[in-house]
Amino acid sequence: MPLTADLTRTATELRIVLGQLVRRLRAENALPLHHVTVLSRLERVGPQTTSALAAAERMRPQSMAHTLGELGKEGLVDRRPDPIDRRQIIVALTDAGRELLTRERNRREGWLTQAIAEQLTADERQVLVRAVPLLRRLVDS
Amino acid sequence: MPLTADLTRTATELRIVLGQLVRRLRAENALPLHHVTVLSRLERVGPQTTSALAAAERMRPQSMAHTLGELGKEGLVDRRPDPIDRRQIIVALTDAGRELLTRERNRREGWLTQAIAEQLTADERQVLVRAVPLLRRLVDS
DNA sequence: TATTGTTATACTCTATAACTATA
DNA sequence: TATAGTTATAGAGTATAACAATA
Repeated sequence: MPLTADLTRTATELRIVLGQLVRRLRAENALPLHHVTVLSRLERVGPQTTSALAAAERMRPQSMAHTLGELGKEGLVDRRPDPIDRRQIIVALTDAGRELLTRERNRREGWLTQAIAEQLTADERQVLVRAVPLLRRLVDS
Repeated sequence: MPLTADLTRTATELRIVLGQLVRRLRAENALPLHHVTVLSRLERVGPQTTSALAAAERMRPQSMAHTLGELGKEGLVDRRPDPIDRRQIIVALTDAGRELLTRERNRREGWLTQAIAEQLTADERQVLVRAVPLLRRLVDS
């Protein structure tokens, strides 16, 4: 019984601090947060279909299509049909997208990286590193 | 040098999983997430001014006023001027708000609490418990 | 004049429903 | 018919600017 009570409290505190972190990240802005998310995934994993991107972000394909539409209009991604199955659209970073991502990373992700470096001790950073895959497991549950 | 690279990677992974968690929380919905946030703070801390609520959530007072307007229209919070300084508005939970919060907690926060209970070992839960105040420190930095 | 709060407006982010095109 | 994608629409969530009221 006290276990459950503690867990509920942890859940509440986690939810609250998540919201605050997202707002903080947005404030350290320049680019919309979901744009950076998609661009950086394309950089790490390479060209992807709309569906694959949506699944990776746990987002509806329609939402991802909308985001990709915005990125395409800005010339940051390039979309072309898969030559084999022309229903599928392969999304890839353009040079402009790659450049922007690099510049942007030095700002926004810069803030979070810097905060982790400056505000936490080495031991505390280890706690954070171990916590991230646990959060991922919660998302996937 | 490898330290900074690792930190950047941790920051990126953290940002990504944050977004996913927020979407998941929203999906386990019923109530808008920011409504729950404000209601549960009022329950924990008691009646508050608009400014105090905004500061606590690291949000603009205007945004908080907007949220409070919605909550007020739904009869979940009660707003009345401070008798001493009538510029200040004291916001308090109504009975309806308190009831709704209890019902809601059994759903949404229910999901997160349950996921923490079922998906994590006792040791892993401890990592999470220790990580939350670290995240808070990052927000405040 | 300074502080507290609100309203108007717009932008970010995501979802549902309805549609098109290819398989 | 099933699958991949998009468009239209709406709602959640937050910010900036302009304003009103009280101190």
